[in-house]
Amino acid sequence: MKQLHQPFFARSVHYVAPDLIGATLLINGVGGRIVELEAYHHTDPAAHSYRGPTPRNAVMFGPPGFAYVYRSYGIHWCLNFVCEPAGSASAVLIRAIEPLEGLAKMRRRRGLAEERLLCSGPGRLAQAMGVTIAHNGLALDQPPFELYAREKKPEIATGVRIGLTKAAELPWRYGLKGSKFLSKPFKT
DNA sequence: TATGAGATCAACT
DNA sequence: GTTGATCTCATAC
Repeated sequence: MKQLHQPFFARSVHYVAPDLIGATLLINGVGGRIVELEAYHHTDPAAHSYRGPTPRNAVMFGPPGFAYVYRSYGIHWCLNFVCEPAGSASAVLIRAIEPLEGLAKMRRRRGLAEERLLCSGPGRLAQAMGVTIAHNGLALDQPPFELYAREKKPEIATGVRIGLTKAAELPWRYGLKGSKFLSKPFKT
């Protein structure tokens, strides 16, 4: 498997996001195949970077190929990959993965037996993979991250983003067609 | 199956 | 003081 490096992310989120579907993400050897993502652009009212830099989102304004982690609803951690369309602050939110490595560890962290619920949602996957603010600003091509390109281009579904109150109509959600590990199914 | 409350924090008004 | 890129559990159809 080919490892993905920084140049992969130095493109528009709208190219990076679909190209990441089917890629393999491991953190400390725990993880699986990415099956769902959402794109966020700095021109997008729903993006954290829309109103400019803050201490929280500073990483998004930095170079591409780094992890941006933020706390959601005071409870969950959410994992993003920073991209670079024309030097602006954009990122893709990892929404779901298909668990493949370190199942026992993920189950222990989540306190759950159901495999399909381990990582089917941004908060769930962050908890299962042990992502915290400690990962904010880390490079994606260095430990503890490992990111591998998919071998074949899968069938990709697109749809409307989930859980937003602003710009919710933008079709910037990408998923692996037919996967049962999605946070919600795509309409086809 | 579907809706509703609660958890809990940083940014924003 | 309010809101949000969420999830879980409880109660009501």
